[in-house]
Amino acid sequence: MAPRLVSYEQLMEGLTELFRERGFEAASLGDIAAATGLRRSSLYHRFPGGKQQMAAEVVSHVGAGLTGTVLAPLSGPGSLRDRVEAVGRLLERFYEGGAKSCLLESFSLGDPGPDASALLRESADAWIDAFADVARQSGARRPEARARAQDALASIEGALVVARVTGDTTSFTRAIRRLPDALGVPA
Amino acid sequence: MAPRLVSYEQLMEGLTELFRERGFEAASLGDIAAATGLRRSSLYHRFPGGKQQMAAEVVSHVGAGLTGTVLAPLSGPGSLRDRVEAVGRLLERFYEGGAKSCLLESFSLGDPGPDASALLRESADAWIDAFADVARQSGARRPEARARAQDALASIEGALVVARVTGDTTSFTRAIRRLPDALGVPA
DNA sequence: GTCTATACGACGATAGAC
DNA sequence: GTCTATCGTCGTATAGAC
Repeated sequence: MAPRLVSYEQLMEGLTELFRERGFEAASLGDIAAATGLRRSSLYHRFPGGKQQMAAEVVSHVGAGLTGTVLAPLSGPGSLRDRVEAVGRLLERFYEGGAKSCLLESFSLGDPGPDASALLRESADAWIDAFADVARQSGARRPEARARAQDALASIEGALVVARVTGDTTSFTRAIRRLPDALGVPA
Repeated sequence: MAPRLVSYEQLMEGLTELFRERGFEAASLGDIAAATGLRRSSLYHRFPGGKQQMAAEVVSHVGAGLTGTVLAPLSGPGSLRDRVEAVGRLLERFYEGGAKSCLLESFSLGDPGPDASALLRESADAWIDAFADVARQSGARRPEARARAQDALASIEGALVVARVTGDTTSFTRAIRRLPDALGVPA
C-alpha cells in the first residue's frame, strides 16, 4: 500500500485540537483540511463516514489516552494520594493549565452523531468510575463515592468553562489541587 | 407602526432556548425561524445585524435576567444564608434542575461574534462579583472571596456539563445545595 | 493515497411585493 | 411587519485522473 503523507496519529492530533476548541458543527471540512494538511477528498478516503466518523474516532482516541495514560497512575505503585496527585499533574498537562477545552463540553452541545455521542458518554462514565474507585478505596460507601467522583469531574469541567469565558485559569489550578481531598483521599 | 406578530419577549424566549441547547453555529436560521415562528427575512427585519445580533441580544437579555431576578435576593432582606439559599432555588429553576445548558458554555465555544462574546464575559464577571461579595460579607478577604466565587460558579457550570453527558442531574442538585457553604456563608 | 473537479443542498443574507 | 423569491457562498460528499 502507498505510504501515508499524514499519519493516523497526526490526523488525530489535528482533529482533536480543532474539535476541542471549536466543537463539532463549527469545525468545517475546510478547517479540518487546513488543520490536518489533507484535502477534503483525501479526508473522505481516510474517513468514509465523513465528519461524524472523524468525531467518533477522535472521541475514541482521546478516551483511550485518558484511561491509558492520564488515569494510568491509579493502577500503579505508590500511596493512593501520590497516585491521585500524579493524575492531577497529567490532567494539568492535558488541559494545558486550563487553557484547552474538553471534548465532554464541545461535543455535548449540538450533535456529533450517534457513535461519537455514545463513545463520549462511555468516556465520561469510565472517568467517573475511576474516580469513584479512588473514593471507595478511601473509605467512602458506593453512593457517596460516586457523588464525590461526579463532583470532582464537574469541578474540573466547570473550571475549564470559567477559564474560557473569563480568561482566568486559576480556578482550574485550584480544582486540580483539590482533587485528592475532593475524592476523600486521606493525607 | 404595524403590530408585531411575535413579541420581543417571545423572540428572546425562543432564541434563548435554541442557543442554549445547540450553541451559536449549530443553530441555523432555519432552526431559529422554526423556533420563533417568524420567517428568515422577518428575522432580519427585527435583527438587521443578523445572527450575531440575535446572539448578542440574547446574552444581554439573559444577563439582565440574571442580575435582575436570579441574583436579586442578594440585595434583599433576610439573613445572608437565607438570601443565598433563595438564589439557589432560582438557579435550580433557571436551569430546570440541571436539564438545561448555560450560555456561558454554549457561546464560549465557537464564535458568536464580538458583541455577544464581550457581553458574555461581562455577565460572567457580574455573576462572580456578586458571589464574591457574598463571600466577603461572610468574612473572607478579597482574593479568597474571589476564588470562592469562581469555584462556586465552576461547580455549577461543571455539573451542567456532567448532567448533559451522563444524563444524571444529581451533581447539579448537590452543587446548588453546597452553594452557601462554598461561599463560606455562616450557618 | 492524494489530488482536481464538481455535484448539490443548506447556509446567511438581501430585494421587493403586499 | 411579514411575506415570497432569490442571490452568492460555503457546507458535505462523490467521481475519476494520477
